[in-house]
Amino acid sequence: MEVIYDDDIERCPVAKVQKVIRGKWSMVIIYFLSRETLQFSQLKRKMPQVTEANLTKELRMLEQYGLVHREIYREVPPRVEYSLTEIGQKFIPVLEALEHWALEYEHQEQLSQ
Amino acid sequence: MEVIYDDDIERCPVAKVQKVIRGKWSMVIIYFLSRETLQFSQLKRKMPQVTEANLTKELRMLEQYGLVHREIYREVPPRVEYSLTEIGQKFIPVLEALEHWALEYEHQEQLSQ
DNA sequence: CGGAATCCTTGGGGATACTG
DNA sequence: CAGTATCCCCAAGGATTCCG
Repeated sequence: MEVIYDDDIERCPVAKVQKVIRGKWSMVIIYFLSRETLQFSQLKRKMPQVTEANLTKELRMLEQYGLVHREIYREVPPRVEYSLTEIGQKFIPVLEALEHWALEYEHQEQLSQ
Repeated sequence: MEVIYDDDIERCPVAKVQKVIRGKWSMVIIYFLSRETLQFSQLKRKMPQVTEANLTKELRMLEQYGLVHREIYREVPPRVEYSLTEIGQKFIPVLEALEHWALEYEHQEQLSQ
């Protein structure tokens, strides 16, 4: 099922990691987890427009891709904390660059309206 | 049709610009255009797995969002060149950060296999 | 060359209800 | 609290054909 890239696009690193961050809420989740470790319900509260089912899915994907760590505390009531892995933390500069660009983009959009 | 974000996610700039770069090939297109102005057919050749119809769609979206400039030369045969706008060029640091991360990510994946 | 128009498929993501 | 389990839908994206 893997696409066979030709020489040109194969040299594009962006193409390779795209699937990792293309989930609708992936980057937002990483953004929030970059600031603090969060429990499921805390994360959910920050993203009310995401259903629990989908939030779970996205977290599982990010976990599979190795960006997010899931720590289970077997207490009563049970507690699960999500945090960034090492490679997940290394993604923060990307988010910062994106944030910076977002501000410039927003500013320009306001000018053109 | 616009989602009403609550206070938390509203402060997340990532969420705001996500739609701009979520096209499957958006970032790859920006990547290639960051290196050189390209004609439609040149871009197509670099991305053989994208159909012409979809490449057109993505380019139109990026044009709408203001990242890509489309210059038409009325010659025979007609020629159309795609390049990055100013705000499009300002996106390059994001790509560079992503590239850098992609290399670290790739390296880690190799270790874990 | 650089598309437009059409049709079709898929899976990402939404809504709802239930559970250890 | 932290999820599962379903069901469902639509729009993103692919394939194909035609055009100035």
